[in-house]
Amino acid sequence: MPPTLSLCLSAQPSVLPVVKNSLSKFNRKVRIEKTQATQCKSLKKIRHRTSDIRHQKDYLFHIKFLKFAPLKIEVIVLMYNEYKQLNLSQIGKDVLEFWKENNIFEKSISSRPADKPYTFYEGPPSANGMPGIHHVLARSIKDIFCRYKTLKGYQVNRKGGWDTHGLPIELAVEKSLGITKDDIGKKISIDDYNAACKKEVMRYTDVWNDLTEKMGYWVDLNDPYITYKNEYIESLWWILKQLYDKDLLYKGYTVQPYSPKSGTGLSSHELNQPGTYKMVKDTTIVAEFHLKNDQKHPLLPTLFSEADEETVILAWTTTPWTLPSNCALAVGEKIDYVKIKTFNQYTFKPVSVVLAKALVGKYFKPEAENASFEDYKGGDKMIPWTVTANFKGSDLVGLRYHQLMPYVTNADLEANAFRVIPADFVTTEDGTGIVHTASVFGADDFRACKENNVPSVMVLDETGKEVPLVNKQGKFVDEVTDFAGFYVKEEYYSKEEREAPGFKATDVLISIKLKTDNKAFDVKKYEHSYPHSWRTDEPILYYPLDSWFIRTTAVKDKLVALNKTINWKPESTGTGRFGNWLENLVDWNLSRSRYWGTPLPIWRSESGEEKCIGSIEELNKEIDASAQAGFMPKGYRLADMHRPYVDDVILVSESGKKMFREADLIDVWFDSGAMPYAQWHFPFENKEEFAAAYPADFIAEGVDQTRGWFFTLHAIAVMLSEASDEVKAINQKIGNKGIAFKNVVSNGLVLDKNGNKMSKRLGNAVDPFETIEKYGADAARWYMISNASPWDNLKFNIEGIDEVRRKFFGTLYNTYSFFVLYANIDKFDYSEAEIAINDRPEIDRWIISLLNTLTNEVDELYADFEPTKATRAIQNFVDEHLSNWYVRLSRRRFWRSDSTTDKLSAYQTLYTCLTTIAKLMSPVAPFFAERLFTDLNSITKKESIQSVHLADFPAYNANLVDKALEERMQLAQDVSSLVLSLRKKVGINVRQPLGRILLPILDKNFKTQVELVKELILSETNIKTIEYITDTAGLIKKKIKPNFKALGAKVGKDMKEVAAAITNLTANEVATLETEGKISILNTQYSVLLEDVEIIAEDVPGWQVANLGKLTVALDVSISNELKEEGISRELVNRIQNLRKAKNFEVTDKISVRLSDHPYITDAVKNNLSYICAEILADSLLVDTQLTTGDEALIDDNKILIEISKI
RNA sequence: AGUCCGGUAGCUCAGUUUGGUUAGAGCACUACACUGAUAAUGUAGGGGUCAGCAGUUCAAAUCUGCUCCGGACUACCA
Repeated sequence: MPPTLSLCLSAQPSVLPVVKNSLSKFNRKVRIEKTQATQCKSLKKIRHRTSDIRHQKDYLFHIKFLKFAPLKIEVIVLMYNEYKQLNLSQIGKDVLEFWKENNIFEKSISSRPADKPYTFYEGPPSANGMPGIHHVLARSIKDIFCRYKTLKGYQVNRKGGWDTHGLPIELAVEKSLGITKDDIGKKISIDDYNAACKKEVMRYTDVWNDLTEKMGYWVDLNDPYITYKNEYIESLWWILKQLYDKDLLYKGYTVQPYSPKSGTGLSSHELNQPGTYKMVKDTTIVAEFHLKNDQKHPLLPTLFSEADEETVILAWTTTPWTLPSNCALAVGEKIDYVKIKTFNQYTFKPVSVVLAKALVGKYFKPEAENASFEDYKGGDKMIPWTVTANFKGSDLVGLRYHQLMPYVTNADLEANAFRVIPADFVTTEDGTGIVHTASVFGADDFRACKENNVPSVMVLDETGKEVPLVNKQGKFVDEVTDFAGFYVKEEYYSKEEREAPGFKATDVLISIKLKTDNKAFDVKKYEHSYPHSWRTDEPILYYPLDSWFIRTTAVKDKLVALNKTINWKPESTGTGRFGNWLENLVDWNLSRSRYWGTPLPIWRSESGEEKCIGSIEELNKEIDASAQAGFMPKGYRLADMHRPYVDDVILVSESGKKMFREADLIDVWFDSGAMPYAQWHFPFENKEEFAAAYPADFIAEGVDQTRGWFFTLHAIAVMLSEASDEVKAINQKIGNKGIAFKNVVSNGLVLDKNGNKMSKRLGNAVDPFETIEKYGADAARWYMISNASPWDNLKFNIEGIDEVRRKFFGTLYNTYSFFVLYANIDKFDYSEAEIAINDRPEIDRWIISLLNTLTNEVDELYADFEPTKATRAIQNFVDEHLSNWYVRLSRRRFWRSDSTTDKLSAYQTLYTCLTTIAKLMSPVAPFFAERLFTDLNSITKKESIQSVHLADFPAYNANLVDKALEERMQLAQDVSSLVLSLRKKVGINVRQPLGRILLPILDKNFKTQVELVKELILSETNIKTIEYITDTAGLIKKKIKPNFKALGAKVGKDMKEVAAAITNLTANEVATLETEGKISILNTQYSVLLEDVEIIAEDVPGWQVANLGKLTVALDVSISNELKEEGISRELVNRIQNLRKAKNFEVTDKISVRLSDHPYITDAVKNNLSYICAEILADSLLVDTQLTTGDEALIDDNKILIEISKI
C-alpha cells in the first residue's frame, strides 16, 4: 500500500483547498481520504523536502493553524514505494501478511470458474520427520505449475494430505517409548501404542505447516486428507473389495526376508537400514549333482561317453542348509559349459564334472591339465583333468539328476523337480555358473521354479499344511532326519551352545556328510556380505510366507499401454525406469505383518471360507449376524478400524463357523496410491467432487517415488478401471481410459555443494527455515529452479542463492528503483492515454517486441513443465535486455526528455515491462512478484485486481513482435560494443566525442537496418556520424572462410584440399566470386558458390578496426578542435554533477555556477554553454577570473575551481 | 548385478536431438573504465585433453562400442 501522510490541522473544512495547495509542495499527487477534528496550532512543518518523504514509510505531520478549529485530515500520497535496499526476506514476510489479511489464496481459487478445473494431487508427506531443503524444491515445483495454471484461468484446487501409516512411525514410537515390538501388548497396551502412533505421526505438523506457509507453497491445509482416519480406511476397503470380487486379490506364497528370532517377515525397507548387510564367513560347498544315466536327453551320449562314467553337475552354495530343499539347477542359456574328467579330492574316485567354461580356472590347476590319469594316487596334490566336451547352457536344459539329499520326496517331485532349468540371473562371476535352486529359500529361485513348473520340496505339518524343511524357528524339521531340530544358522544357537566342545555348525555337518557320500566337490570358507535383522542382529533367512497379493500382472498390458499416454518429465523416467519396471511386473505383495497401518478387510474361517468387507455398513451387518450367532456382543460397533480393535471382530461364515480377520496389514503405498478416491471418501461421499477431480492433470514427486507413489497411483487406477463399475462409469463420462494422472514431474535429489547426499549425520543438511529467513523464499526457489532442471540432481550451494539475489532480483529491483525515482518526480500514474505502438520510439518498440517474444516463450515453457528454461529466459531478458540495454540507453529519456510523448512512452513501456515480468515470474517467485506488481498497480490502478496471483497470464500479441527490429537492435548492440572496445584499445574514453565510424556494407539490407538504429549507436558510443563503404572503393581487406556444412555434401573427402584452396584465394579471386557468384578451384575440379563460403570484411587499412562474426567496425580516432572542446565540456559537466551529488543536491534542484578562468576550458565553455547549463540544471554559469573559493577539479591535469549553489 | 540419469573453465550450467573446423554464459579471479541506476554498471583478459580409450567420418563435445567416476531406484544371488 502507498504510504499515508497524516496531517493534523486546526482548520475549517473550507481551508482544504489551502491544505491541498500546501501539499502540492511535496511534489506529489494527493488524495484526501478522511477528516477528523483534533488539536493543532501552526502550519510550520509542512515545508518538508521531498527527499524526506521518499525514504520514509510513515508520514505523520503535525501541522498547526492558529486561527481555525481543530481538524484532522488523512492524506494518501500517491507515490510508488521506494526502498533503501532490497530485502527479500522482509518482502516475504510482508507479502505473507498481505495474503493472509486478504485471503489471496482463497481468491485465487474462487475467482476462477469451477467448470474449468485443473486437478493437482498432493503426494502426502509424512509429518513424523522434520522437513528439509529438498522439500522446498519438491514443493516449489508443485506450486509453480499450480500458480501458472491459475494465471491461465484454471481453477486449481489443492487438497493437502498427510501420510500417517507405516514402519517409520512404529519405529519412532518404539524409540520414544523405549520399547520393542515384543513389548506391545505386554509393557504397553496396543491401545496406548496406537494412540502414541497417532500422536507421533502428527508430531511435526506445525513445523510443516510453517514451512509450507513461509516458502509460499499454496496448498489447502484446512481440510487435508489423513490416511489413518476411518473414512479414509473405509475407501481403501472399498477398493480392496472391488479387486477381491474380480479375483484380483488373492492369497499366495512368497519368499521374503524373515527373522526367525523375532518371527516376522521384514520388508525390503528394513533390509536397507544402515548396518544390516555385514561381512560374514560362511561354509560354502560345491556340490556334485549326479546325473541320471537312464534318461532320454539329446546330450546324454556326450555326458556319458565312457562306460561306468559318473557325470555330475557342479553347483556352489553359500547356504548349505538349503541343499536338502534343492529342487532344480539353473543355468544361463548362453553361457558356455564344459565337461571335465577328473578325480574327487575327498574320495579320490574318478568323476566327470560339468561347469561353466569361464570358471574352470577357479577349480583346476593349469599344470595338471591332461596329466596322467594312470599315475594319480589318492591324496596327490596334483589332480589330473581333461576337458572332454563343450556345450551351451541351453543344451543342458531338461537334464535330470538324482536328488542330492533325499530326505523328502514324492511323486510330483520325482516327476517335475531335480532337473536343469534356464534362468536369466545366472552369471559366471562366482561359483560354477550353475545355480543350486531351493525354491522356497530364495526369491529368484522361487520365481525361476515357478516359471518352469518345478515343485518345491515341502513336508506336511500336523495340520496337514505344506511347510518347508526349515520351520519358523529356523530349525530343520523332523523329516530331515540327520539334522532334525538343528538350527540352520550357527548364530541362532546361544553363546554357550556354540562354545561347547565338539559343537559344529549345521553347514559344517552337512559338508561332512556330503564329502562322505561322494557328493561334495569342494568345501571352503567364504567371506561375503549377508543381510541381518536390524532388530536381533542375526542373519536373516529368505523364507516363504503367506501373503496377500494384488494380481497386477492381470492388467499388465493395460498398465504398459496407458503409461505411454502419460506425459513424463523427464521422458526417460517414464519409458526407462518406470516402463521397464512395468514390463517386468510381478504381482503386488500387499501383506505386512505390522500394527500401525490399514488392516486387510478379509475374514477367514479355519475351513477356508472367506469374506472381504467393503464398507463399514457391510461390516456392521456382518457383526450383527455374528452377534446373532453368539460370536459377538449385540450391537457391537467398531470405533477405530485399526488393530487391535478390528481383530476383535469375529464374523460368522455361511456355514456358521467363526471367521477371524487375516492378521496382515496392507502396504502403506496402497494408502497413498488410493488417495484420489480416499481423499474424498469415495464412493461413500463426495461423488461429484471426485469425478471433477479425476484424473489428476498434474502430479510431482521425487524420482524415488517412481516405484512408490507413481506406481501405486497408476496401478490402482488401472485396476479400478477394470474392476469397479462406479469408476468405469466416471471414466466413461470424462473420457478417461484408466489413468490417475496425465502429467508427472519426477524431481531429482538435492545434494550438498560437493555432490554428497545431505544427512543430519554428516552435518551437511541445509535448514530450510534458516535459508528462507536469511535470503527469502523467492531467492531460494528461484535458485533451485533456475540452477538445474527439476529432474537433475541439484548441488545446493548457499552462495548460489546469494548470487541469484544479486544478479536477478538485484537487477530487477534496480530497474524498479530507477523507474520509481523518476515516476514519482514526474507523477507518472499511467492516467494518460496509452501511446500507440507506432508512435513509440524504436527502442520502446524493441523491448516490447522482446517482451512479447519472452511472454510467448515462457508460456510455452511452463506449459511444457520446463520451469528451469522459463526462469533462465526471464532472467536473461531482465539482465541482458531490460537492464543492460533498455534502461541504460533510455536513462536520459526519463530525467530529461524534450518531448513529453517520448517521456511518456518511456514510462509506459518500462511500466509494462515491469508488470509483465512480475506476472511471468510470479509462479516461481511469488513474493517478490507480488510486491513488484502491487507497488506499481496500487498507484496506477490499471488493473482491478488485488494481487499478481489473481492476474491473467500476459497475453501474447504477435503483432507487437518485430523480428527485423530485434535483429537490428542486436546489430546496434554489437556495433556499440565494438566501438567501445575500440575506444578502450586506443584509450579514448566515451566522454570524448569522435567524428565517425565506418561500416563496410555486405548486403543492401544491412545499411537500412543500421540507419534505423543509428541514433542509438551514436548516443551510446558518443560518435557524430556513421559512414558506409562498399568494397568498390577497394578499401576493405576481406577474409574468406569455407562453409563446411555446405561444402561437406559437395566435396566429401576432398574437404581438406578444398578448404585450403578457398582460404588461399586472392583478393581478386574473391572479388570475382562475389561478382559472378561462383569460381572454379583445384583446376576446375570444383565450382565454389557464394553460399559455400563466408566472406567478411576483416580490415580497413589505416583505421582502427574490430570484428564480431561478419560485422566489422572501423573507427576514426582523429579529434578536431571542436570535438576536443565538446569533450572538455562533458568533462566539466561530469565534475559539476559529481559536486551536486557530493553536496546532496536533489536531482531537480536548479543551481548557479561560477568557474575559475583557465585557458584550457574557457573556449570550450563558451562554445558549449547552453549544453552545459542544460545538463547541470544551471540558470547561470559565469567564468569568474577572481574566483578563489569553491571546489577543486582536474580536467586533463588542468586544475580549476568550481563553485555551485542552489537557487 | 540390472535399469535410468549425469561427467564440458576453479564453481553452477548451456551446447549433444539434426556432426561442420576459434566450444559458450554467469559467478569467481585480474586489469581498466564509468560515476545522476552507484552496495549499481561497462570493457578487456587469463582459464578447457568437452571423464578415458577405440571406432565411424573429409570432419566428433555431438554418432557407435567399451571402460572409469558420481548419483538414484530395483534386486541381493548360487
